[in-house]
Parts: sequence; C-alpha cells; structure tokens
Amino acid sequence: MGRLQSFERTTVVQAARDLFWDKGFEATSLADLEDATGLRRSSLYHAFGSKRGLFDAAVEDYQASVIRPRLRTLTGPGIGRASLLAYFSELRSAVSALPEDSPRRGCLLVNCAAGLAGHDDLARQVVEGYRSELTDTLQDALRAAGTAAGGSAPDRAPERARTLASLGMSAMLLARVNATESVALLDTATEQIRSWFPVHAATDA
Amino acid sequence: MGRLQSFERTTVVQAARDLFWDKGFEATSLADLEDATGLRRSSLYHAFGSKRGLFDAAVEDYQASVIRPRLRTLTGPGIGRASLLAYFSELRSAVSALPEDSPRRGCLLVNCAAGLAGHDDLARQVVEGYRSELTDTLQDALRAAGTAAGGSAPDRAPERARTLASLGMSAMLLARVNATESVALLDTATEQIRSWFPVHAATDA
DNA sequence: GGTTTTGTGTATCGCTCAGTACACAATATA
DNA sequence: TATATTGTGTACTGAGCGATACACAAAACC
Repeated sequence: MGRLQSFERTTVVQAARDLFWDKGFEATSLADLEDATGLRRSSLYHAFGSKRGLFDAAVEDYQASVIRPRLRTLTGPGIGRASLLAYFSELRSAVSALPEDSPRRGCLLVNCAAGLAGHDDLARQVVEGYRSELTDTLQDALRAAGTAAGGSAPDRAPERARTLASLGMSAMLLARVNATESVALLDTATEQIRSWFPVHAATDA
Repeated sequence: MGRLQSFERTTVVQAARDLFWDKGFEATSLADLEDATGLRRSSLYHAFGSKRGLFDAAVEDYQASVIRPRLRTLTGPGIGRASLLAYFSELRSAVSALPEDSPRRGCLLVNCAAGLAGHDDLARQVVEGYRSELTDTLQDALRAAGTAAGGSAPDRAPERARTLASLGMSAMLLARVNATESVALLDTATEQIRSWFPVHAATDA
C-alpha cells in the first residue's frame, strides 16, 4: 500500500508538545517545529493537516502522558489523605527537579488558559475539562480522607478542593516565573492537608 | 517649540492596554493598535518607540490604574479582617460584572506569567513584583487580623497569604475560561477568611 | 512673518509566517 | 517486475508582520 512513515508519530508529537509547552501555540513557528521534530513541513502537514492539528495532537498527548498519570494518584481504591499528600509531593518533585530553562516547566493547559482559551472555544473546553476533573478528583479524595477520619462536620470538601486546585494551578502558573515560590505553594497545599487531617486521625502511609 | 500632540497619551495607552489585556502581546498587531487607538503607526512609533515600548507603557498603566487601587484596600491604617473581605469582594464584583466577551476579563499580569514571562526577563520581573507585593500585603493584613483577634498561636500568616494569593491568581486565570468558577474561587477565599477569623472575635465592618 | 522644531500621513521596506504545488522516493500489491 | 499508492524534499506563494523613510502639517519661538 505504498511508502511507510519513516518516523514514529509519538516521538514527533512529544517533541512538538514540548515546544508548544515552552513557547505557546502562537510563538511556535513551523520552522521551530521542523527543527524540533526533524521532519519537513511537507511531512508534518501530511500527517497532521495544519499547525493547529499538530497542536491538538500535542495537547492530547499532554493529557494522556502528563495529566492523567498524575491524577491516577488521586483515584482508585484506598484514596484519601495519603493520596492527596502523594499528589502534591509528586508535583513538587516535578517542579523542583527541572532545570531553570527546561521547556517542561509549568503546565501546557494552564498556559492555554491564559492564552488561546481566551478566544478559542476548543481550547477553552479542554482547559475547563482539566479544571473540573482536577477539582472533582480532589474533592473525592478529600471526602474519602474526611470519612476515614470519622468526622461528621459540615462538608468542607468543595471549598477545600477549590483551595487545593488553586494552589496547584498557581504553582504551575509561577513555575517559570519563580520556581522557589512555586514549590512553596505546593508545600502550602501539603500543610493544609495535614492541618485538615491531623496524623492522629488517619494513617500517614 | 513645534507642533503639539493631538492625542492624550493616557487615553491611547489605555486603549492599547485593553487590547493587550484581551489578546496578549504577540497576538496584538500594529493594525489592531491603530484601530483601537485611532493613531497611525507613525505617531505610535514616535511616541513609544516600538510595539514593545507601547506594551511596557500599557503594563505600567495597568499597575497604576488597576492593581494599585485594588491593593490600596489592603493597606493603610485599620487593616485586618474587614479589609481582606473587602478586597475579595471587590475582585468578585469586577469578575462578575464584566460581560462574557469583555476585553478586561482576567488579569494582564497573570496572562503575562503564562506567556511572555516564560522567556522575557523584564516581564518576569514585573510579574514577580506583583506576586510578591500581593502576597506580602495579604500577609500583613492577615497578621493585623490575627492580632486583632488576640490569638498567640503559631504564625499561620505566610501559608494563609499564599493560599489567598493562589485563590486570587487562579480566579484571574479562570476568569475567561469559566467565570462562574472564577467567582466560586473568590467566594472560597471569603469563606476561608471568615473561618480563620470568626465574627465573634472581630468587628465585621 | 520667517524659522525651527515637532507631530502626523502615506507609502513601503525586508522579513517571517502558515500553507502548498509538485516532483521524486519508497514500498506494498498484483 | 510493473503498477499503484503513499511519504518526503525542494521550492515557492501570498499575506501579514513590525518597523521605517520621507514629505508635509502645525505650532512655538525669535
């Protein structure tokens, strides 16, 4: 059935993703993408149709290979206090491990929220999907941690989920502006969780 | 000493500011700026030197006419619980009052943080200055509210300031993605303040 | 009023952009 | 091996970009 692709799609998409992650959609040119992927634009257009098509593929890969693996910490059986702490600990490692000039700093979707999503409905939906999934997942974990502690106080899960989601998003927002403060925000999330669910009331896995 | 400027600098800068606010630096073209300001590019270049010069003037105006007036609520004599509540109430009004497609949604500096500031040192410094001033101011107000309540517990002001700053920044980030949720984050900040400083312990101005 | 100094309009610069036309390369099928 | 089908490289397009050259307009100063 004709000539075969000489590149692996995943590799190309991830190279493009890191570029978009670093510079944003508009500031990334096709010349940049050619350099990063090693492919000529004829191949890129043949495989993805347009710059935007490649960007959408990059966003999809970002969700699949960055977002979802991280959120998995917060789902599944046995979630609760320890999962919440693990989630922010992982995020903290990710921020503090990367060198100052790494393209992988911050969050592609948070950057979208401040850029493309302002005038692009598709981007807005993706960002909103991310926000709501993050908040809902945090809320579930908070509820699980709360019932494990045996409390029957008024349900503070919604506001706490919003608070944690805010700390996480702000940390991503600041990751390339002030990495130290970004880490401090994630530590603040950890302190909050500890204060809501003191050690004597739950296992600290 | 020659011909006089036929336009008011402030008016022009503010028109440009709203455009940058809405679309960001890169996505705003000189043609857009000509339309918005009513000036030809010869006049713009004569007065501001470059597109970036106009942008910097716009950022300065943004700080002077948007940021600082808002922060003033949190400074001066008699700050404390009521000032904190007032600050987030004002922010809430600003977000919920603006129509869905207003260019003035969100925060120019938050947008910068996710865009320009990633690779532009000047922009990074401006954003970082904003972040630290906001956090410090919130912290001062929190300390004032804390001592007014008479508590001598461990100083929770730093982490609380980070939490409130995060809620504020995230609300700005989401203002153009999901206005309802943006308001919910600001309401969460209000709830947090109320829970830290219950009514029976302070005046609720 | 003449001169100097400064602001504005017109027209255009060189460049980069995303996107494309088309020939050629490579391989699966027959 | 002949053919059909698909991938890749070269070279280019028209449009839009930020920036500028330069003539002209207008007002302050002597």
